Amino acid sequence: MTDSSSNAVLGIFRANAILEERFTGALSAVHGLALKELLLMLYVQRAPGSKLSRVDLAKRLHVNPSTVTRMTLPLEKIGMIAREADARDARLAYVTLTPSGEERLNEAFATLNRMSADVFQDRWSEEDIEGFDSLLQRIAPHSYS
Amino acid sequence: MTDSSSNAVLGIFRANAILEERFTGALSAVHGLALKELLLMLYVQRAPGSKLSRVDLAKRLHVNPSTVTRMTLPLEKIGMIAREADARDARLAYVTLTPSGEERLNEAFATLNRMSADVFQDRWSEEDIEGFDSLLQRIAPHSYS
DNA sequence: ACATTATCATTGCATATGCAAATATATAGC
DNA sequence: GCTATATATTTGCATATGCAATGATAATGT
Repeated sequence: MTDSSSNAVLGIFRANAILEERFTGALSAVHGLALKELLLMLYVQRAPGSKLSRVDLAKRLHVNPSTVTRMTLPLEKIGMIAREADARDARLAYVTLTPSGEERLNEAFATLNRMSADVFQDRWSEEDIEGFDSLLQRIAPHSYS
Repeated sequence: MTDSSSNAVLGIFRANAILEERFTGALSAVHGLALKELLLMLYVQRAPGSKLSRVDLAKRLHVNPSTVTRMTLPLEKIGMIAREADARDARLAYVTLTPSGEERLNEAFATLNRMSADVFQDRWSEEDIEGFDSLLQRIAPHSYS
């Protein structure tokens, strides 16, 4: 049956739509950060040296580099992130977190953690969640390059 | 650990981005239909009576009704879908599939099936896929209303 | 029957985002 | 060292999409 595959893929699309909807509203209301802004900052925080060029950030977010350029403008304006040059390569413009940006990110991520736990609250064991996550990793491995 | 929950949620976001990217390009190139257009038509095909009002379609697609209005315009223009009125309620504008729309949908869905199977080709048993899908159904049940 | 409220579809407006071009800088080949 | 090519970022333009307002119709309450 090839149908189980497409059912699963359609299920991912639907789950994504529902979760994005739910999380974006809550995060924006509570922390003033869109979900996508949180993810941008989270990737910066987790990157080696806590900095990322706009192109690398675009790869992680699966968006066009121009989108990163535009997303970083308001975040820099409100002091969440900063721009840092590279000593060797003048083309690079790293994104870094400011102290208050890191603080805000941690608060927002705590909310995301709580909301994520809510998603799995009913009928999910810890093993269910971890098994589910490891299946997701097979489909979408972290492929930073 | 609340982290397994957020890992899983972030995994859904990432898997969605990767799959949407991959599928949209291929479907558009081969069948001239964007992934979102295919999904729109698929929901129509699967609806009771093979017709759906714009509002019901919007709920299934998790988009604003105005987006459905706009997406249906070019699809109607190229003869994939048609508009049908309701005998009792003059507000309703059903979306239906034309014969050639149904034909195109079936071809495109066959491609989606093949691409979906590719996603799970390595390291997945049929039970893995079905188990994964049933976990997704817990997160995102079909809740048509 | 009438007035109020709810629902469906559409439109105006603002924002978001991909693509291609432009610019600046770096790298590779010779 | 010079030229050609590649990479990083930004900008212009076109398209996509959410939100709020509008108009049409239906349903509800009295």
